[in-house]
Amino acid sequence: MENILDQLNTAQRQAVEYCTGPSLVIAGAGSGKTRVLTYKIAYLLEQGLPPYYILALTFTNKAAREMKSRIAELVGEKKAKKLWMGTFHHIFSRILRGNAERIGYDSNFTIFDSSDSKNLIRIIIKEMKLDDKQYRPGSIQGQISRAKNSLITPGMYAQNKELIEYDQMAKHPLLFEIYRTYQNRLHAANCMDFDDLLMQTNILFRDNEDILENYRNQFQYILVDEYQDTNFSQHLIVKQLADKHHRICVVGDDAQSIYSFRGANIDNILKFKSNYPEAKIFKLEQNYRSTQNIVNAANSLIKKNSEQIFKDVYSNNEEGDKIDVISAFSDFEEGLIVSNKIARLRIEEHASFSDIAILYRTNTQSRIFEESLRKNNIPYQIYGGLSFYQRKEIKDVISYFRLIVNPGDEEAFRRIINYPTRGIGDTTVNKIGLAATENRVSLWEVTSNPEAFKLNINSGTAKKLNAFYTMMSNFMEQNKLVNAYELAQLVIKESGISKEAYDDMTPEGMSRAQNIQELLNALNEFVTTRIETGDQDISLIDFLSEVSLLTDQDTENEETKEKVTLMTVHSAKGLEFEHVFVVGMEEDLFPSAMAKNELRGLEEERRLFYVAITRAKKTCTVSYAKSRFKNGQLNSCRESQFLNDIDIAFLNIDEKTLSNISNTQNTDGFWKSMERQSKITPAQTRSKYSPPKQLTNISRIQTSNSSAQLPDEAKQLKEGNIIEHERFGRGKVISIEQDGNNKRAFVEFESAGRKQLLLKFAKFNIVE
DNA sequence: TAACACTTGTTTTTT
DNA sequence: ACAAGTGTTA
Repeated sequence: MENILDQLNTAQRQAVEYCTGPSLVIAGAGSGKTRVLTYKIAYLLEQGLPPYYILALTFTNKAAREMKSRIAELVGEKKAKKLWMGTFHHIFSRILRGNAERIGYDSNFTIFDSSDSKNLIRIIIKEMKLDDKQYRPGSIQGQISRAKNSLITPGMYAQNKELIEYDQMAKHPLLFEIYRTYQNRLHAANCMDFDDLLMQTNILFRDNEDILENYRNQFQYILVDEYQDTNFSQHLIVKQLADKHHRICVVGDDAQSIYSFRGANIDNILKFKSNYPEAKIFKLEQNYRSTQNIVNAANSLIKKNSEQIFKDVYSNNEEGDKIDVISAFSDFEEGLIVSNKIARLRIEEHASFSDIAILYRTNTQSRIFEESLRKNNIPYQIYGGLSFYQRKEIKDVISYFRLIVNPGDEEAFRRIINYPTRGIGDTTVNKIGLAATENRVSLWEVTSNPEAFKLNINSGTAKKLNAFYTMMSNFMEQNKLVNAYELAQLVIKESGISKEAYDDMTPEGMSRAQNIQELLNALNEFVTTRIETGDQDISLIDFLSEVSLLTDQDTENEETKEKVTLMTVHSAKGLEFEHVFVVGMEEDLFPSAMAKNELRGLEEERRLFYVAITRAKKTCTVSYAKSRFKNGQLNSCRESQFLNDIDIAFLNIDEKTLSNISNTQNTDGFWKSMERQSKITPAQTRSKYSPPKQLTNISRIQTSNSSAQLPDEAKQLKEGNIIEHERFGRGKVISIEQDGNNKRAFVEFESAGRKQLLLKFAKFNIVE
């Protein structure tokens, strides 16, 4: 332990060693925040505090996982495993499941993701016969979410004059009614949305002093990462748990608070001291990540914000290059310039592609860089877009699981009642829905006994409905007997999903089939690893409660080697790269047009830019385009005001690029040829076929060489080929056999041993 | 009821 | 430019 503390600087060490009271660690970008957290936990363990007395809360599963493995390195796997460490949602869903009946839920409640919520809200708006132009499901959902995160229950909402007045002004006076109905429906269905996991925890603690007391006693020390991003609901949970012993350490950086749109309240960190007057404040100000120029540039930018905790972030690293500012004629040219510069970095600086990141404000901007990188044969990976569990086919299968576990789950029911199509259409579902509302029972209960609810359906429909009921009942019975993997196989087969999915020979269909296969693999892995570690929780509910809280942020980066990273600035928080490109620095894009109305919004955008710049270790390049396609239309743009916020002393404005472009009088021809090219290449890249994603990487990585995984590639496979498989790695093809309609390859893998691959589905590249 | 064409909105970020 | 939602037709 002595030598562990020796690895810290004075400020870090002080923050680690102070454990007797509340502390706030203000951690500047790149100042070793995670290091302090992990060492502090290791230190607590070394001091003799048992791991299950420690509660450590993070925002992403990834952060929790990484911290856990680092702690395991310091104190051993056994102790690390017993820590209560995870995301807010994860930890408190676990606590809720254990105490659900105390707040009127069943412990097998299922979790709505945001699209489930939105669907339900849409249905309610329709049922109330409201105009969905005035009551836009998306914005209603946002407001309900904000209310929940502020711990305003439907009852409180209806009583709150200010909110009601606001809603009247905003021309949706019945929002409180929608909120009430929504919450009733969720409850009746025994479902919780993301916000419920926090709000219901607060309700649980509020109404059950004994439970709160229990956890207060258990969690002897509480740590919270990214405290600047907590909302009121999270803040209150933490505060209540720490209220007695005050042994709490929160870590964060007010300058990196970028989630207010989700209810995060920067005041939580700014006012920590008033909650705990005796709190000690530690400031980590030495940046170990970036060059002096980058740190200084970022400092000069963030100084333009009004409210912040004073800190003096500095770097003792080399001075480094100034930040390059590049102006491009069009978004297309911006892509070209950036990928050319990346190619040069590789050749001249011997940079690895994996050391390079392109960061943008919105996900849509990724496309143009995909094209230009592809043209330059630069491998890349995109984080963003649809996550594995959001894919339609996966959500459909998961919905079966959800309904089996929790027959009340309305969304799950609606998704699968006619999937695969079994002749039960909207008309019938609406009738069921009506009967359910009238009789205050679930859709499932109506289905179980249509006559009892006087369902007006013909005998054919009744028969189909009964077949569905019988099938699902059988699954529910089996669920008591077999593990998650076995049940999933049964479900896929009996429901007709496998027939539907595997018979579809279109590329899209095959991609779907493979995704379903990946889900099965994941289930298999889930069950086997749990059995190996002696964990008996291997039924469907255990799997569900784990995957419902996974997000695309939780990607395990096994495949990061030699690929340029493309992601939004938001998802880049906490990461670092040698070379960073911040692109699309244009007014109304970054800062976003929506955020500009309020000062708070603009300042948050500025912090977002601050986060972007401070990801860079060695070089940072910012670029903007003078014109850009937006919603299919060409718009002209001007450079972001944020560029003027950075002290010019730290910038290197690329005169050559500027003059080149302004001197190009024949830009028309230049432009048109660009446009033509941009229309040819994407045709292939934008086909509806999306390559199946690998579940083990939790999915949302799209790789540039994915087109090589089309079946055509598989057809060329010969005996003796060396292939690179996404899961099994490198291996040699021993033989290829025709098996009915399918071709199989037997492959000897270097590390994974001998496997047979179904060529129709296998994901690999031929190496030689 | 299902498949298809048409219309509409969406675009800030995501646990 | 695209996807999702809606309406029309068979």
